[in-house]
Amino acid sequence: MSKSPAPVLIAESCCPPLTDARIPADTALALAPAFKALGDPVRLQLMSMIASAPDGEACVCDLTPAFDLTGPTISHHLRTLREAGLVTAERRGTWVYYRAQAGLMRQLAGLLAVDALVS
Amino acid sequence: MSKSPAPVLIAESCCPPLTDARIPADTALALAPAFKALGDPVRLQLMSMIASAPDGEACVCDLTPAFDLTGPTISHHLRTLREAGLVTAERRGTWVYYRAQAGLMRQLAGLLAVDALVS
DNA sequence: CTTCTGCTTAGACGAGTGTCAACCTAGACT
DNA sequence: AGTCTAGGTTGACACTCGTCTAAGCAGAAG
Repeated sequence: MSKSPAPVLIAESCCPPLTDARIPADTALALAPAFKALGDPVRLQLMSMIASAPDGEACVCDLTPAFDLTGPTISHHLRTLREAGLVTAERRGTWVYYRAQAGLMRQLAGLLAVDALVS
Repeated sequence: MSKSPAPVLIAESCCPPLTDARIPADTALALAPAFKALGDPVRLQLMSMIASAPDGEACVCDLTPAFDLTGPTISHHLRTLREAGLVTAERRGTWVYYRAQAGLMRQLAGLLAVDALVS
């Protein structure tokens, strides 16, 4: 657990919207994996279930049965989200709990922000 | 041009944040392709260049030389963005101009929004 | 009409991805 | 010790993706 490759986190100062300035290649390279991780319906749902969980964390034992997929497959998707820096995992006794990383989510949301005026 | 498969657009009413409610499978299925399209560094930069262009549109002739890739490859990435519903293309004379679709961008940003209070 | 330029399409190839069955590890409990 | 359960890991498979070269198409300009 927690031996993910430590996704290159962008300077914590959050990102100017895509619409405001051209993204530097480095930033694109660092953030694309997070978008990529969200680019699968199963992972998008997993992310949603984790982020919206009552106490901010969800047990794998609750996530797995929600899909028509085998355990290993869900585990694989969770690992992808972990390696993208979107969630963290913590084992407590028998169960493993996943928690969303709000910082990165905010960073992505900030990138996509569009000034309502322009549109 | 414009013969893209018309990405299933979610009801225009925008999305409750991921953190608020569990995403329905249909919504995840419809929105995942957009995230997937942004999940490549080249496309993320292309999207940024288009969205931040002076008049809201960018000419392919300006986009292509910004990368160390062949024309067809850039064209392929632009098609992916088009089919994801993130941009639209318009030919004017010799050149083709791409424009960002603010609606979908806002939808994605809304999904990732995190209430500052919680976190 | 012919030619040139800007962009897209078609086909091919190696690399990556989603899925599964089989196996393995970590804790809890006898 | 042994056993059970929750998850993760491995290895395999078909499929998709990013990239290229080569060919095609649409306007503009001879």
